[in-house]
Order: sequence, then structure tokens, then C-alpha cells
Amino acid sequence: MNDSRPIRAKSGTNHEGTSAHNRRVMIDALRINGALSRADLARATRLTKQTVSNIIEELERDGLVNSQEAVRKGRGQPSTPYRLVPEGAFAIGLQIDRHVTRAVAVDLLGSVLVRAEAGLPPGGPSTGAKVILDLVAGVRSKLAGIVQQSETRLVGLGVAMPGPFGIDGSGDDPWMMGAWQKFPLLETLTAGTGLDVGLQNDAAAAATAERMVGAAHGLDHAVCLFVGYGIGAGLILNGELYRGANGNAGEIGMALLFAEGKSTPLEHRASLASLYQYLSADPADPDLHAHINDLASGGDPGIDTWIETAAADLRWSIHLIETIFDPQTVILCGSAPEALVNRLIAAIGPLLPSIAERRGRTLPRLQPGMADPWSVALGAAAGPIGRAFDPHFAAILKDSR
Amino acid sequence: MNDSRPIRAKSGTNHEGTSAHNRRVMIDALRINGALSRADLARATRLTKQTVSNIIEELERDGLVNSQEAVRKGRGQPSTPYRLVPEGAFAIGLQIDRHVTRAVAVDLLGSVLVRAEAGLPPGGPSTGAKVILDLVAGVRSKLAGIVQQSETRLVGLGVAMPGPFGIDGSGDDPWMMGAWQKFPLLETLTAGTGLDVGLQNDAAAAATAERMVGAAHGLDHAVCLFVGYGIGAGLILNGELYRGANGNAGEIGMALLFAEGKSTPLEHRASLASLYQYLSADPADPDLHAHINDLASGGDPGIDTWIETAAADLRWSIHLIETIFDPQTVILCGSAPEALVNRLIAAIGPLLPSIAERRGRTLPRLQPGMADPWSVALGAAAGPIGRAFDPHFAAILKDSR
DNA sequence: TTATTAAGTCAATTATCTTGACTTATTACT
DNA sequence: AGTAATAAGTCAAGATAATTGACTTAATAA
Repeated sequence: MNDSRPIRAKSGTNHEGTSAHNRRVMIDALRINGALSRADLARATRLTKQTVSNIIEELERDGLVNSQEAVRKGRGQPSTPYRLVPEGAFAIGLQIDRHVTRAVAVDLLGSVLVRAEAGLPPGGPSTGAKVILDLVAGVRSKLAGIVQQSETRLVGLGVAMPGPFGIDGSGDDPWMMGAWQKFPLLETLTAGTGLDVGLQNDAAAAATAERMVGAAHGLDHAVCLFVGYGIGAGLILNGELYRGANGNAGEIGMALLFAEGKSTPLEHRASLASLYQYLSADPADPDLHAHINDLASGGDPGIDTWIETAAADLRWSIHLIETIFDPQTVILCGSAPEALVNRLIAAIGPLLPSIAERRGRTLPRLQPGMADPWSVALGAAAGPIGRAFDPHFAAILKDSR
Repeated sequence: MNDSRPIRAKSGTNHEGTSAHNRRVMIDALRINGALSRADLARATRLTKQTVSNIIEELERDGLVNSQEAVRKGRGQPSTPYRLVPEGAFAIGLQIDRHVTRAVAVDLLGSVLVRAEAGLPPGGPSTGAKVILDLVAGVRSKLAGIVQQSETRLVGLGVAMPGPFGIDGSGDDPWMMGAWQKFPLLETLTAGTGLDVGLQNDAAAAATAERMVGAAHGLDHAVCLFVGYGIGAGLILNGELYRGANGNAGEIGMALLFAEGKSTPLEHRASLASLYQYLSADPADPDLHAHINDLASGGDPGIDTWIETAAADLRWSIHLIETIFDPQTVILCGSAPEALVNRLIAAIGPLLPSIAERRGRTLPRLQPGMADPWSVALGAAAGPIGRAFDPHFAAILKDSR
């Protein structure tokens, strides 16, 4: 006689939620616009001067902002601009890839202060977990050597690895990292570091990085098409990373393409993995990156066919993304060698006609993102920083269960 | 010497924002769970009993909730459940389609109280605008005849029509409604009705309807695949309709399919329009709906080929949606005749393997939505009601500019 | 030199949620 | 039957954080 299925409801909010939101909004405004005076902040956020003053004082006490030289601009009292203090917070970012793992320490503004890399032994998590924990510990202690108080200002550890997550049958598909998917990674890292740990897939991390310091900075609707070992899309929707119901949103690499009479996942045709296969190269070869860069920049005809099909498929993907998401811009990111990315971008154009062709566009339809092998780790670190400081709905609500 | 580009920032919030959010959260909880006591609400929303009591009193004064018979359930004082009052608010929904326009009056719970339909003369907005305004006025006065105080409780007019919006070259594409796109519809309706007017495309409206009273009720991540004259997807992401940067998100009908050696927009192959073309039927024929229903239910072999290709394309679309959005469920909606929808659903299965196949699923991957020609108008009306009463980020912020 | 303008502060006020003690109504236990 | 336990809900005071309007400060324009 128990009719009590759990009651579902969104969480309410209170004064603390209000003030937390207002603090975040001010930090966000400083991040997007650079230094601003209290009066500027009041106008921009629609808060009163007094409220802004109170919050600025609090942020200054917390070491998150500081004042700069007053600037005279016409009549009236000169304004005192405030800016974010880079050393106000730090985060560790960790990228786990097929054959390599990278860790970075990043500050509030997204500058990378420490970076470290290690090869991942083929044994999977059983041996890899220790490598990863050592790498993180190393980065952390190096950071502590560079800046004081870094430990107390560490907001978390962000992890990025190829998705999708939580799928059953990925055990022996070499396209996925089956063994890692089953491993209790978050628990291990939380226990091993004592930090707040978050996880995203590599495309999402690339998008998070672009939003913090790249082409998506200050944008509310942007999609990063990530070309790496696999292919994914990192979705910035309404100013936040969109994760989907199970954290797998954007796994566009598994979208099916119909070509040559059969259906093939996109990432079997246009990813680096497909290029390795096309070249019969060993993905674990440490010189491969440089080799491919040479091939691409040297105009080796042996790579042209692959570039052509891949570009055609990416052109289609961009059209699809524009059609489905209606973003302000699409950003081409990836861990591909720079020369290859340039060749791809050149080969992708001109873009297919789409609803993105509209009067009054200010942003290009397609932009190159960061071509830096560290950008995924940077994005991983940007996760905890965003969670701690960016305005978003969940941050207003009372602690979610 | 003017370096002042506008400062961009999100809006802050204040006490009013807090209380507005908490009111919305309580309304949402009552909508999802049915009647709840103050104590239940306090637990579910994580607000204090006292706060809940205050807000409930306010909502009761406003006529949005009322109390029911106290229920004894075990020890302790019996609880008094509160429920939403259907007559607490009303909205008008307007669907503008190619050859017909429909208007409904809907209450707070999404029940349709009044419905009216009119043919749209081929002249476009120049003659159609009056038809529409008359239709709305008629529905409105009928509503006033049924319930008292309906006018003061009218929260707005929601409009649904085929997208995409704001595109240049749609003037003579017969697949779009070019003339209507250029017409200042919102301004005309605002001026003609004095109501708050909102616009969404028909797929979005279908999703809004499913979320209020259909298969997406209480879900935070659901995608409605809408098969009508065109094809679109209505996106419920993070519990809200996602619109994209320009209100055109989800226009999946323009996604390109590669088949038979050429690329074709999805909606040229799987929409009702494509069926009309396949049958060489006149879309303006008022008997067409019934005729197609007969064809589909009678098992006429003449329609089989179309159903087969359309189902294959829809199967692919569902796979794409699952892959890209990672929703809790996909809902097949549309203005197609019921027999046709049933045939399509039967022909679509089995679904392609995707990341949506996971242990512990509770919802089906694909569900049928409302098969009611009035559901788009209902969804249009659900727009203003959601804007007025559902919890969402924007509602917390101070008036956006 | 003075009026004007804009930035920023001060002190009182207001809106709203929280707290903890209290009341009420019911069932469970002895 | 009487009493303890439990849960719903109220009361009144308190805490938090934004708002208001007058005021101060510091610059330029006339």
C-alpha cells in the first residue's frame, strides 16, 4: 500500500543563490569585456551601483579581482577599472587519449602554467591509472612551486577522454577505449587526488577551451567540430556546454553516412583514425604526427584522396550542424597536425548553402579553432573553472541532491 | 576617439528573481506530480516549509492553485494537497499552415477549450492577415463566453508556422512560405490583439505540446521528430525548448541525404509534401487528409514504396538525433493522418543500433506523439504558458533589454 | 571660476528566505 | 482508553542581500 513514487521537482533558490549568480555574472562580464569599472558593471548587469560595489569588494577580498589605474574619460570622476586576477583560481586538466595522457595546470584566465605528458602503457587502466595519478601529482606540485597558495585556490580536476560513455558493447571495438570505460575512473581520481573531478568527452573539452580562450569566447551558441582520432561535436548552447541526458551529446562521429552504396559512420571516413588506416600507419608511432604534417605540407599526392573525401564529409557535417543547431559559428578543432588542418579547411570551402547564410552575419560560418595538442587538456581544466565561476542555471539553485 | 564598443554581460538578479523562480518551481512541481502538500513541496524543492506556505498562499490568492480534501496517511497531521487550477490562466495558440490556419484557447493545464479553423486564401498575408485576426478574435470571445475573467488571465498568443525564419532566398521556394516570412506578422498580431505574441516553428510547437501534456511531460531531454508538410525537430534540452541563435534550431528537414548518387534534403523524401508529390496530389485539396488515411489503412500498394523510403530516411534521422542529442526519448509527431503514422512507425522499426541502446533504459527509444491536427496549435498556446509559469534561467534575471 | 557630469559611498529601507519554537491532528503502542 | 510518537503546518523574530536617494568626490567644459 505504498503509492509513493518519488516526487520530481526542480530545486528552489534563496538569497545565496541570488548573490552567487550576481558574483558569477560580474566575473563573466570581466572575462568577456576585460577590465570594467563598477559603474560599467552596474549598467551591464542591470544591478545597482551599490550592489556592484559590495560584490566587487567581496571579490577583491577573495583575490579574484583587483583594481587598476584610474582612467579619466571626459567629465566626471575618473573610473577605477577592475580586472580578473589570473592567480585567483587554478584547475588541473587531464586528457586521456589512446596512447598518451596529458595534464596541465591552468589559471582563472585560462593560461596554461604547467604541462606534462606521458605515454600510456597498452595495459589499460590497470597500469595506466598509476601513470595518470603520478602525472597529475607532478603537475600539481610544479604548480605549487610556481605560485603560492595554489593548492587552496585549486577548484578541481577536469578529465577529457574519448566518448561515448556508459555504453555496453564497446569492449572490443578498437575505435573506443573499452577498458577505460568500464574502469571507475572518477572514483579513482577523486580518491587519489582529493579534488573535485569532472568528466567530458574530448570534443566537449575542445569546445570548453574555445569558449574560455578561443573562437567561442563570449558566444552563446557555437559548435566545435572536433577532428581527432575520432570525430565529435562540442556543443555550446545558451552559453553552456550541452551534455545530453547521459553526457554523450555531440557524438556525431557515429552519425551514418550513405556513400558508395553502404552506410558508414562519419568517423570511419574523416577522422585521424581513418587517415592512419588509409596510410597503413601505426597510431602508436610517436613520429606519426610529424610525418603526417610533412605529408600534408609537402603536397604529397598520396594524401590528397583522403583529404578530398574527408573534406567532403566535413562539409556535409558542417551543413548538418548549421541546419540542426543554428549556431552563431562553427569552429573546426582537433588534434590533427596544423598543416593537415589547413589543407582540410582549404578543401572544405566553399561551404554548402544553408540557413546560416543570412544578412547581417558578423561571424564567419566556419572558423579554425586552436591547433594545439594541449587544447583538449586545457578544455578539461576549463571545465571546473567554468563550473566554479561561470553563470549558469544550476549554480543558482540550492544544492542539488 | 570613441573606443566604447558595447559591454556585453548577462543580467544579474535580485529578490524578485528569487521569488519568481520559486513560484515557478512550485507550479512546475504541481504540474509534473499532480497535487502535493506544502510539506511535499518543501521537500521536493528544498525550500523551507514556511517559504512554501507563503508562496502557496500567494498562488492561491492569484487563483493558480487551490486546496483539496485533506488526506490522512499514517501518523501525524493530515496533509492538505494543493493542485493547479486549470482556470488559473489561458493562452491562445495559432497555427499558420500553407492552406489552413487554426486557433485554440488553452488553459493552464493544457486542455483545449475552444478551437476554430479557417482556410487561408492563396493571396498570402495581404488577405490572410485579416482571416487570422478574425479567427483569433473569435476564439477569444468564445473563451470569454465559457469562462469568466478569461481576458484578465490571458497570458499571451503563441504562433506556430513552418520555418525557417529570417532567411533571404525563400521567396519563391514553394517548400517555404516566403510571403509570410517577409510579412511583419508579430507586429501585426501584437497590434491587432494587444496580446504578448511569441513565434516558434511548427516542430518546436509540437515539442512544446508534447512537453506540456504529451510524451515529453516532465522530461528534460527529448526530441520531437515532426513529420508534416516539411520535416523538423523540436528540441527539449535541459528542460527548455532550444531555439538556436536565430530561432531556427531543429530544421532537420534541410539536412542533406546522399542517396541514388545525389544529395537531397531529407524533407524532399520523407515529408507529407513529398508524398503529395509522389501521389501527384493537390496539397490544397481538403479531402486529401482523408484520402491518404484511406490509402494507408487500406494497404494500397501504391503508397508502399513511399512508406518504405520515408521510413528508411526517418530511421536514419532518429539515429542521427540519438547520436547528436543523446535524448531520453525521441517522439514521432506530425500532422500526418493517423493510419499513415502507424504504418510509418511500423515500417521504421527496428531502430538502428545507437548509443541510445543502454542498460537501464526506462523510456522507449521511439514513442508516438499526439496524432491530432490540433496539436501544433496547442503547442503554440503552450509557448506563452510556459514562458509565464515554467522555471527557466531567463525568468530569474532582471528584465532583459 | 563655476557649472556640469559621472563615479562611487553612506545609511536607511525593503523584499524574501530561514530559524526554532509552537500548535494541531492523526496513528501506534501499551 | 490513555499516552507517546509522528508529521503538517503556523508564528514571530532574525538574517541576508538588493534597493533607494541623498551625498561626496573628482574630473572637464564653458
